[in-house]
Amino acid sequence: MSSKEYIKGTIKTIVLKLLAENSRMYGYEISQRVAELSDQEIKLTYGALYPILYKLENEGLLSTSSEIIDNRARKYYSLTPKGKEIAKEKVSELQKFSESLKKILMPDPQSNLSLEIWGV
Amino acid sequence: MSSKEYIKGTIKTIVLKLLAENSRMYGYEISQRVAELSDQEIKLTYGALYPILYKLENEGLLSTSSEIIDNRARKYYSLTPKGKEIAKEKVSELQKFSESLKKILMPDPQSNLSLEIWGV
DNA sequence: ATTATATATTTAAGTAAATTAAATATTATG
DNA sequence: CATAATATTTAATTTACTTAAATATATAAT
Repeated sequence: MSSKEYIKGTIKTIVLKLLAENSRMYGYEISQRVAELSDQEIKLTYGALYPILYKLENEGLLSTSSEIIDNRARKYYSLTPKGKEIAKEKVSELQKFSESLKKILMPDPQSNLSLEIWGV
Repeated sequence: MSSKEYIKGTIKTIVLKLLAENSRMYGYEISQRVAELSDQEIKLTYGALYPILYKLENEGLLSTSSEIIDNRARKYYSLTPKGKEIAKEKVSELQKFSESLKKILMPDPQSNLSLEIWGV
């Protein structure tokens, strides 16, 4: 992925967003879902994902329940009421940031960069 | 700014993008322009901006020329040919990332979050 | 049999990137 | 005279992420 450097700061919000739409998910599942939704563009590394899950649990935003599925341990995460609140805030903030970024990255019709795009 | 945490990783690309559209800019000007273009949403701190400018210069992506304007030192930065290439790449990568992010953040029509938005 | 791939979690060490904050200096405004 | 605005520099700290290795089971391929 070339997008690797841009994920910084967004992982927590992405996790909260997915959990806002799925009553419970486990770490591995979250990572797969992000890859799927982004057409393999965005991949959460486990070294980043799991520590964030623990942190969110410690902050009271997530609750967990461990189960054994097919002899394998699986730890499900769910949003707490507080987590639902924060998820809404964070997602809306990130959407706003994304819009602002778009304004900056929009091709300026005066520039050489955008003239090239139009083949001029 | 609430968007503070999301800027991580994007500053270098933002700087390259502005310099791709303006033949020369100085640090302070870049910071003001970003704030202006983003309606004050995105603010580059100087502690982040200037070290990135030095780094880009060291990597051969920027060239500089210092001038004294109104008795104040001012250091102009311009893209080198290599800088122009990299700017194109980086901007396109960030746009791609932004699109992927949008897919993930898009309200899932099945979710409680989006039902709430629609007042259901 | 055994090798590889997929599932699933944990965590330590190292690095990179940004925040915060202070220093410096001039001009313009109230 | 104080404050705000312009303009750059840089050190100390903090945070966040990458890389990598460890652990364990199931399934598919050779």
